[in-house]
Amino acid sequence: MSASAATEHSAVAPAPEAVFQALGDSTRLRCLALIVTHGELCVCELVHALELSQPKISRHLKLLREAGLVADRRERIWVHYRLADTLAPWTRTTLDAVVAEHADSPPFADDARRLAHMPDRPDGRCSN
Amino acid sequence: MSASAATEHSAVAPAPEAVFQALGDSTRLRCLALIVTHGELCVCELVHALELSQPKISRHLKLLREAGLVADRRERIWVHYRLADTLAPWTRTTLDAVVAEHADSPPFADDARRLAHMPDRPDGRCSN
DNA sequence: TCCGTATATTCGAAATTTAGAATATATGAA
DNA sequence: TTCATATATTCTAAATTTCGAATATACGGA
Repeated sequence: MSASAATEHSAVAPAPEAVFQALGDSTRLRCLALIVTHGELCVCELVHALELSQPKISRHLKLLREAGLVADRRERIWVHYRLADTLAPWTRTTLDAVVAEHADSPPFADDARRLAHMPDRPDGRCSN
Repeated sequence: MSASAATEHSAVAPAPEAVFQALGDSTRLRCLALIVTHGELCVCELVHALELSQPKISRHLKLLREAGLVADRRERIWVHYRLADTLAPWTRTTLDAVVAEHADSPPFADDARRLAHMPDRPDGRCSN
């Protein structure tokens, strides 16, 4: 069975405190920041950019999915994560605001730099 | 010693995930929502509106203060809590957005209603 | 001073979260 | 089928959070 088969839309919108709780972890927020600025990313790109173990990234992505923040899509061997298309407006506003204000500071800037320099990225995304 | 004497400005801006973690609790988010919509409120008003124990409210307000989200001010026997005047712009944006989208739904709407009907509010705030 | 109201803190237990290590599953190539 | 890569899950222990109950402190009035 796939990561979540059809995680697409969670039944109901999660309570705002549940969303905030999902955002209240460094690993999850760093993943989301990259996804906000780069669009769809696969697990191995996040592992490379954040320099964390694959099981750790995978576990946190699952929590983001369960909080309704991201959706996943399998393509060949890769699983791509993107922002959920059912995000409440205030959630999108929040993500955009926090990313705009922090993308150039650590650890977010370093994550973006490492992603940009990742060799052999899937899907023909190149590092130039 | 007072609640926090001069909590005014925390030394440095808290990391965004620390702010989100502070927002990731129902009691704290409900307190903040009332403060956003009503301005300064004292502990007893929050206790009345949320129908929770005073120690519980007090404990959560302390966490909000330590996260840099609120500041307190003692006036006579009351301690008034307000939004910190050092809020990062993205934080203010987030609070406004989530409140705008949820103020009319439970549990936030009920909290506001109970606050409006509270008898003998301090500082001459009346319930009409 | 003594008392009542408002607020804060301390304590220990329960619940939740997080992590690393090991393992399982999925996909595609040989 | 066998192997290699990508991803997910399980397990158990450690760390953190939350709570209720009890208590402490601050302030103002009598």
